[in-house]
This record gives sequence, structure tokens and C-alpha cells, in this order.
Amino acid sequence: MPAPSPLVAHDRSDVIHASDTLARVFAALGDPIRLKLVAVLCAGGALSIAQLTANTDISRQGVTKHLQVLAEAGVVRDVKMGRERLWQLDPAQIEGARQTLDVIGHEWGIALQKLKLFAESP
Amino acid sequence: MPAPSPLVAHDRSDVIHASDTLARVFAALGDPIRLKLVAVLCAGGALSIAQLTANTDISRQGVTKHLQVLAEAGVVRDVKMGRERLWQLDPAQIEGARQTLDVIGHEWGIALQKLKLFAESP
DNA sequence: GATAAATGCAACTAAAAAGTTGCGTTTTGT
DNA sequence: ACAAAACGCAACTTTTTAGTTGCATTTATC
Repeated sequence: MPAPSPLVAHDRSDVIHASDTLARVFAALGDPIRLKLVAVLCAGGALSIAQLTANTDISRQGVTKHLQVLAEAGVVRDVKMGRERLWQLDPAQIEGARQTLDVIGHEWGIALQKLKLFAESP
Repeated sequence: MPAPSPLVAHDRSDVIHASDTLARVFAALGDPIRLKLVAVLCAGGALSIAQLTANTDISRQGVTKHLQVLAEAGVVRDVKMGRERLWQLDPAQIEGARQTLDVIGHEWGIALQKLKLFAESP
């Protein structure tokens, strides 16, 4: 097995799996407009670009670009219906991101527990 | 009470609270280097900039900038120890982000359930 | 006290992102 | 057939981000 890093004692990057696709999901959610789009779509609806634009302050093309960012991250999907393009949430990637944050919190909790045990040791 | 939006039937943006500070947390996590920094720090350690730089391909000043982004999002905190500046995780904002993703998943599940009930209705 | 380590500060370049405008295409409805 | 709705495509500007280099400052060590 490989020798542990001499500089960083407790690298958990193997546990977290900080992949580029995961970072892409977080980056997609890291914009107020896109986050609101997700908040609207999580209610289960399949909404057109025009409908989604009505909730924002930017142009239709601006919303289209944001939807493309979300789509490339796998957060939303589109279905063509006649002259409309309906967008709906795809919760798989969001669930993956949630699990990552969950693991980070757990790792932190474990570290705190170890520190506590060390402090209480006689 | 205000009239419901005529265009969007099920806006859950009130439930999600898509604030700018929350988007800032997601944006901070939306970079592979920063995500790895968080993965390293979630093990509980307080590491210096030089130590954190050893895990990346970029310069020390580049890492410093990434840490500043994480700090402005409230994801990490710094403590000065002598000539070193030690960084550690602050899990509060990450927990808030996790809860948001949790709510999105739940809202989606509720929407699916309603759709299922509607499809099964005689 | 001199030296090396760890960092801060500022200027700079390059690349990506955000947003717009203009115009063309497809589809719906009368 | 024609007009309006919904959208795509492409060019463009502006702003932000990522990353670097150079030099100054603080702190530990011999």
C-alpha cells in the first residue's frame, strides 16, 4: 500500500470523491438565478422557458443559458412538446451532492468525537 | 394574502429560500480545487496554507485565493498561530446547504407521490 | 543578528461567465 | 394563408474568476 502523506495527516479526499462532475453540480447550484430555477422545478412541474423566464429579471436567452448550465450538470432535463421546450428536475445529481455534504458533516463529527475523547483521556 | 402566480403553479422558492448567501456556499464548493480543500479539512485538522498547497498543482497564492472564497462563503475559518495561518472547516454553512438539497429532494418526492395518486385515480 | 520559512499585498494576464441584441426557424391558431 | 407565440443560433460587450509573478513583512531558528 502507498505510504501516507507526510504533510497532511487525515486526507479524506478518497472518502469525499471530489470529482469534477460533482463540482459541476455545485457550481450549477452556485448562482441565485439557477438556484431559484431549481426551487421552482422541484415542485414537479415541467415548465417552458417562457414560463421560467417570467420569474426572473433577465432575458429569455439568459434563462436559456442558465438552463444549459444546469443541464450539463445533470440537474435538469428537457422534453420537447410541440413548439415548447419543457424543463423538469432530475434529482439524481442533487441527491449525490446531498450525500457528499452528508459525508463531510459525518467526517467532521467523527473528528470532533476523537478530539473530545483525547481531551478527556487521563 | 397575495394572489398566486398565474404562470407558475407550484413555486416552492419560498420553501427553498434560494438566498444569495446559500448560492455563495454552493459556488464555493463548485470548484474541484476548493472541493478537495474541503475534503481535506473535514477530517478535523487545522492546516497551514503551505500544507494545503502541497496537495494541489497551483501556487500558494492560488490556494490562498481559493481559501478566501471559501471563507467568504463561511465554509472555512482561519486561526493565526505564530507565523502560520491555520485553516479549519466550519460545518454550519455546509449543513445549511445539505438541508436545502434535502428539501429539494423531499419536494420532488411529494410531487411524484401526487402524480402517482392522480394516475391511479379511477 | 543573520537566515530561512510562512505569509501578505499588489499588479498583471488570460480565460470563463453573464447577459444582451438581432435575426431566423418552427409551430400554433384563426 | 398569415400572424403571433416559442424558441434557436450567433455575435458581441462587460464582468468575474483563476492563476501567476514579484516583492515586502513577520516569525522562528541557529
